[in-house]
Amino acid sequence: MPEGSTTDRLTPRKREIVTEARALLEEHGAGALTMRALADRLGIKAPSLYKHFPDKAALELELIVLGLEETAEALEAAADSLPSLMKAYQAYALAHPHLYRLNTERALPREKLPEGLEARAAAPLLRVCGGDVDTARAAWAFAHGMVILQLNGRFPDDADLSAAWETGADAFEG
Amino acid sequence: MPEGSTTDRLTPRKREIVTEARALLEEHGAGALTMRALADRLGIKAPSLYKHFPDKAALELELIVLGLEETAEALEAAADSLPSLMKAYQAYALAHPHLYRLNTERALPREKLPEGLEARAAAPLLRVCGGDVDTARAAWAFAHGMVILQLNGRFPDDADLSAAWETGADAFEG
DNA sequence: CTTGACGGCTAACGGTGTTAGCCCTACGTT
DNA sequence: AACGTAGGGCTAACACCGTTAGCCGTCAAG
Repeated sequence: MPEGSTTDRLTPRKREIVTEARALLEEHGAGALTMRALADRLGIKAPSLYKHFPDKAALELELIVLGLEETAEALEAAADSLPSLMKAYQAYALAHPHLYRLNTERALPREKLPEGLEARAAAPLLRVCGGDVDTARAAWAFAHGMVILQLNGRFPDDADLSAAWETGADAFEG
Repeated sequence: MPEGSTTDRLTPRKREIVTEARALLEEHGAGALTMRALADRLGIKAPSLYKHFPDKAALELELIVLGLEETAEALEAAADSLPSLMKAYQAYALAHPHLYRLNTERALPREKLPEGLEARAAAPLLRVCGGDVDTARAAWAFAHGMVILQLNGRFPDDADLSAAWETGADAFEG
């Protein structure tokens, strides 16, 4: 069996813990993802979590891996065009705002990631850009910027963001 | 005397505190900006800070105001073209990475901001986009995305980001 | 002369991640 | 049958965080 998927990266108990951590994060935000709150949800005490993960960062790393895998899946499932890819990216991010934030706010701990995962997540966009990494990076920056500025309430409340998305998508297609 | 500038928004003592807070933030990052560490730097004890600011968020708000004012100044000083504006934006952000992060990671507390400040910071970009808010927002998202993805180590270490910047600037000029 | 604002202080509280050390259970080996 | 070991819980405690309560000195204005 090939390695890589979260399913076989972790023991069953670890996976249960990550599942509850994710639920806590997605339901109540990063501030609610506490070792004690997580332990509570699992019916155990906080220090017991350290039998499974060396620290909180290791636990969050698994959430980051999950987010990257799901992003990759979402992009792979989208049609092979830049606007379609951007829609898929936006949709996934807005559907999982707290997970998306956790994923993008910190530095990527590349050496601890499953091999090839980052490249896999980047592949669909790169392909649709005809292999032009500069265009792919610029388009990614645009999409991430739109998502994160919206999540952080940086646009005026009455801003028509779909128009801005369209403008950006058009700009990178020419 | 007109209100608005940080200079007359705050009493002298408050300004001293904000100055040290900024130094702490810029020198050692957000994690080092602690009420106790800040008090230490000022030669006082942490609880004394609450004689000047109701809570840490109020202190951070002043740093956000500073960042917005300086961003506005940097953009106003730049030449009246989109690439020039983007260069100025990038330069300011990269010169003050921790301040920039503090400014953009949280939601903007608009009601507590000096009136007109947000609009002032946005004006140069909007003007260079010929008043087209959609293009301005898309270009801003691109620039912010480039900066924050770089700050968060999201691009490969050997990525040629200046090429990506150029690609983006070109895309929004057509 | 007194009052009040200003700006310090200590002690303490609850919450955070984390460590040390103890214990029970289940399983595989001798 | 006895033993050792790994897995997975527990309590107590530590250091640090933001924050509050309450006390005290200084100094200018009435």
